[in-house]
Order: sequence, then structure tokens, then C-alpha cells
Amino acid sequence: MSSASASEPETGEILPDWVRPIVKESLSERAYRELRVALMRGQLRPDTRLRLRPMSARFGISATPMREALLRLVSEKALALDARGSVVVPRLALDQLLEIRAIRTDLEGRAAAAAIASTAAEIDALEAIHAQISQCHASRDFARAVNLNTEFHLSLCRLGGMPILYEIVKLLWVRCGPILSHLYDDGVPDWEPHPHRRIIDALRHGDSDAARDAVREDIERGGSGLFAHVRASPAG
Amino acid sequence: MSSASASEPETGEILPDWVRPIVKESLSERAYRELRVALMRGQLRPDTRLRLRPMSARFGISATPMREALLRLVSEKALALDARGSVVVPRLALDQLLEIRAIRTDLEGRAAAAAIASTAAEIDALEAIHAQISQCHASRDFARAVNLNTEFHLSLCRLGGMPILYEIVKLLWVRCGPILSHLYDDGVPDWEPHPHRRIIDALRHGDSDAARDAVREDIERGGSGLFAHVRASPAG
DNA sequence: GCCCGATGTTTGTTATAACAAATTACATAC
DNA sequence: GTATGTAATTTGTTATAACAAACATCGGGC
Repeated sequence: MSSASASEPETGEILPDWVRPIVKESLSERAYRELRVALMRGQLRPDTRLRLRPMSARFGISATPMREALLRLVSEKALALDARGSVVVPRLALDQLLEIRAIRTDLEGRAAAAAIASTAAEIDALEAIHAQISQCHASRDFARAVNLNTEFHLSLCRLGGMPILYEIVKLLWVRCGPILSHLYDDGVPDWEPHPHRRIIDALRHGDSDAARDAVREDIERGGSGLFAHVRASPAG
Repeated sequence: MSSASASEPETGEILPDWVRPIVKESLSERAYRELRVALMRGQLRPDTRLRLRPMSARFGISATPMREALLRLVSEKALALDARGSVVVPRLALDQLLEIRAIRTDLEGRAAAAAIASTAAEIDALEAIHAQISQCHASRDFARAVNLNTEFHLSLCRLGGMPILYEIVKLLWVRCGPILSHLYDDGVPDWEPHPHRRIIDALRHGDSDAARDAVREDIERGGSGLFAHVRASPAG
């Protein structure tokens, strides 16, 4: 999704190009989206301070839209405010990671169960993502595997056809973004069959219970590499 | 409302109470909170336009913090942007209401199951809220009953001890705020025993399954009065 | 009556400046 | 060396202004 909307109109569309939806993206929204993908890709380390004016200078915009973008991510808990009011990349606590996993168990499980209504083509696309993941595992390209794993889960979630649930789950993934690059620090799990495969098979057979259970197992048993990068539960 | 800020631990605080943290609330945060309680109380009707400058004049602040407050609520989907970019109170679609109920079933159910760890005093407080609700039903004070019902669900949710889940559920309730005043349009359900009572009893007996089931039934069977105030599903 | 165009107003967006509080730098005293 | 006090800078916050686009108002013409 890099450079999703170019400013210059492109040529060679089938539809008459004058009916193309006009995307009038504000500066604050563009900064928001760029920061969010940076977070999701693990390009922002925990405890990094995002100071307002240096940031707006880097983005080439003024302080007002920059502040809007930062505060929006703060409101989504993808970023946080320290005691001074500065925006920082938050460091996840153990409690929070466990809670996020529990919530994902419920929501992604429900989405997977609802996703049995997907078309064969949609399930094929999901399988294609998993095939790429397997390739990355084989070639030890873990950085790409992490992003593909995220894409797999979010794609599955979207197949559930529940937009509100999907947005919630996406927020949870963004919150985990800064530590997500350590997903495979424990090595590649060698479960057989891989939970992703069980999910895909369950979808193909229209077995909603199996799909839900497979997702839950994937969430509960996976991600052990993350625990080394969370704070101990904050006092209390 | 008594549930405004995150309640400090009432008991067992070591520091003297005069060292309580100084809350330095910014103008935008104050406006945000006031707008949110207005939404949750149903004081803002769907399709109401919240224009920037008139709003900031009403709040006695400038456009910048007012815009931050409005955009924050937009980011939470408690408000929306129309085609012009104006902030409006969104009108819930049937799909969305059903989806929110499904998500609440999962999350509030999990919170209720976790809430069996609550103290007797906490459960007493929950029961006190339900007693007030019963009183309001008897005296036909539906406006207050609606707010108390919200407070019951959110209090139960908070007892689950899962802050992230609690925040998500609260967002879902805020999104329903504008139509929540019609909760009893169908009349007062006369289930016996009331699901709230089954929840309380289950918590007292430490029966997490029963607590979860009771909450789910409360969500699934209740709120029928809301359906008359949602849009038909948008094209699809 | 309706339609159409000019024109003021209001809208959202962005940039900039003013302000206080916090932080840093640095010189001075011990 | 450490400690301290002061000036300079940077921070977040808020207000205000400039701008274009959308909207509303109010004409005249039919």
C-alpha cells in the first residue's frame, strides 16, 4: 500500500477516469497513515519520543496537522503521552499483551467462524498468503514473515464481514506493532499441521467451529517470542 | 456522572492523599469529555451537525482544541465526517447495531466471566445499581433507567479487570449513545428472573459460565427498542 | 410562480505566532 | 571535581489569520 494515492492522475483505466472517486486526503490524515504503517511494520521502537516540531519538519507540514495525526494515534493507544505531554511509542506491559491476546481470541475467533461464508477465491487468496509465509520461514526471511502473518490474520478477519470488529482487531495489531518484529525470536514453530492450514481447511469445509478453534490455537500458542519484549506488569 | 474518571484504588494506598496526581486537563480534553458524556446520555441526536466555529464559541475556546476534540471522537467513530468534512452525529445502521451486539456478547461475556474474582463489596455495588434500575422501571423513569443500565454494564465490565477490553466496550456503548434513549420504547421486559439478577447471583457463586451466559442473554434479548431507530442496511 | 448568476458568508484546513512550562547549556562559586 | 543559579532553547498548548471551497442570500429576467 505504499504510495496508495498518487497526486497525479494515472492513465489507462477501463472506466472513464472522470468518475474515479476523488480522494481528498488531508495533510493530517496522510501523516497519520504513514505513522501507522511505520508502527505496524515495527519501524518505531518503544520509548521513542515523537516531538511535535521536529516531526512536522520531517513531514514537511506545519504543527497543526502533525499534532492531529499524533493525537489521533494517542487516542487509539497506538502512541502514548508521557508526563511532559510528549508523544512516545509505548512499551507494552505483560498484562496488556496477555489481555490483547485474550480479546483477539474472542474477536478473531468470531471473525473466522463467520468467514466460512467466503468465496473460494477469497480462501485461495488467504492460502496464498500462508504459502508466502512458509516460503519466508524456509528462507529465514523473518521480517517479511512477520508482516505476512499480520496480513494473514487481518485478511481472515476481514473475510468475517464484520467491519467494526475488523477495525478493533486492527487497532490491537497496531498496538503490538512496535514489538511485532520479535515474533520469531523463539524460532519458527514447527507445528504440524500449521494452524493457518487448519484455518484454511476449515473454511473450505464450511466448518465454523473448527475455524474458530484453529484461530484461537494459533493466537494462544503463537507469539511466544514477544514476551521477552514487554515490561513486567506495572506495579498494582 | 460518578463513573467519570478512572477510579483510584480506594483502599490500601500507601502515599498520603494530599499527594494525589495533579490533573492538568487541556482544553481539548475537557471538550472531548463533555461531548462524550453528552453522546452517551443521548443528548445529541443523529444527523446533528457539529460545526467547528459555532462549537468552539459555545465552549468558549478557540478552534484548535475544539477541532482536536471533535476529530478524536471521529477517530473513535463516536462521531463521523460527512461529505463536506463536517462533523455529524452518525446514524447507526442495522448491520452496525447487530455487529456491536455480537462483539459485546464476546467481550462483555468474557469480562463477566472474569468478574467472579470480584469482592463482595463490588458485587454489592453492582446489585445496588440494578436495584435502582428496578426502581426506575417501577416509577417509569426510563431516562434514568437507560443511564443506569449503561452504568451496570460498564461497571460489570470494569470488574473483569481487563482495562483494554473495558475501553473497547465503552467505545461501543458511546457509539450507541445517540439511540440509547429508545432502549425502552418497546416497554420494560418482564423476564423473571431479570438477567441482571442472574449475573449477580452467578458472580456471588463464582460461576463464571453462568455469569457469561447471563450477560449474553441480556445482550441478545434486550435492546429490541433500538431497532426502530437504525437505518436499514446501506445497500447490500 | 421558477430559474439563474453574482456576491457575501460560512465552512474546513493549514500555517503561524504568542505564551508558559520544562529542559538544556553554561558560567560561576565552592 | 560538584553544586548552583541564570540565560537560552525547546517543548506542548492555544489563539488567530489566511486560504479555497461550499453554501446561502438576493437580485433580475422570464
